Amino acid sequence: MMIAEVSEKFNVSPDTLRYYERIGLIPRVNRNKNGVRDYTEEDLGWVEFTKCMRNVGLSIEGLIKYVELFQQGDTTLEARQEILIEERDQLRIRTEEMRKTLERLDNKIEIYNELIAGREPKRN
Amino acid sequence: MMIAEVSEKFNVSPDTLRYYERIGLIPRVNRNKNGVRDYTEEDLGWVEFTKCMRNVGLSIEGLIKYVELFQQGDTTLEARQEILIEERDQLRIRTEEMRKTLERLDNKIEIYNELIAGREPKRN
DNA sequence: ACTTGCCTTGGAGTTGACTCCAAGCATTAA
DNA sequence: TTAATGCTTGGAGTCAACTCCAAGGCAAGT
Repeated sequence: MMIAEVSEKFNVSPDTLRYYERIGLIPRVNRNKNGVRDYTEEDLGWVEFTKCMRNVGLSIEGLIKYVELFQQGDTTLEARQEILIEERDQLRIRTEEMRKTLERLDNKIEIYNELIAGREPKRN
Repeated sequence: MMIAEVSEKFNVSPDTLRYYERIGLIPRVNRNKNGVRDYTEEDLGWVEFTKCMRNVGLSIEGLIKYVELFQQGDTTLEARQEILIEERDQLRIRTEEMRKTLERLDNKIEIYNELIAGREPKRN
C-alpha cells in the first residue's frame, strides 16, 4: 500500500507519516524498486498503534524507545513491557484527572441551569 | 496576593500568569498603587479554574470566550453555559477514548506477561 | 516526446503555548 | 545613597510537533 492510501485510511497526512518514520516512531517502511514506500500489513499496524497512542498523549519519547527495543528482538520483552506499564500508569492518572474535571463541569453546567431559571446572584 | 505567591500556590510560573492575563484567559488583575498585580480571592479562583481546565485540554479559545462573556454580566448566562456544554462534550469524547486505550494497554501488558513466561513467537 | 501525477529527500517554515529578556520603577536593607 | 529584590511592560526567543517546499525520479497517458 502506498503512502497516499495509508494517509487516507488513517487520516494522517503523508508528511506526518514520513515524519513519524524519520524520528523512529514507526519502524522503517520498505521501498519498492523505485524507492517508493510500500506499507505492509505490519506497517499499517504500527501506524494505527502509533496514531492511537499519540492521540491519547503517550510520550513520543517512550514510543520511540519501544519501537527501538522491538527491533532488537525477543531479548527486550521485559524492557518493552516496562515502557508500556510506565505509559499506562501515566495515562491512568490523566484519565482520572479528566474524569474529575468532567464531574466539575457537569456541576457547573447544572449551576448555570439554576442561574438561568432564577437569575440569581452571579457565579463564576 | 502578589504574583510570586500565586505562582507558588498553583505551580504556574509568573510569566505564564501574565501571559494568561494578556490573552484574556483570566480577567485583568487589579494593580496596587505601584502598578503591581494584587490578586483577589476571585482572581485566584480564575487561576485555579483555568489551570484545571487547561490541564485536561479544554481549548484556550473556548476559555477566552467564556471569560469575555463572564465580564459582560448576566445577559450572557446562556452563551456561557453553551461553551461549557460544548467543552464538556469534547472532554467526554477524549475521556472515553482514553478509557479504551487504557484497556488496550492493559491487554498488551498482559500479553507481554504471557510472552515473557513462554518466549512464544513475537507480537507487536 | 511531453505532460501529469505521485513519489522521494533534506531542509526550511509554521503554530501554539509558553518562556525569557531588557529597561525601568518602588521599596527595603546596609 | 547605593545595592538588592521584586515587580512592570512590550517584544523577542524557544520548543515540540508537525507542515510545507524545492528539486528531482519514475511511469502511465496522449
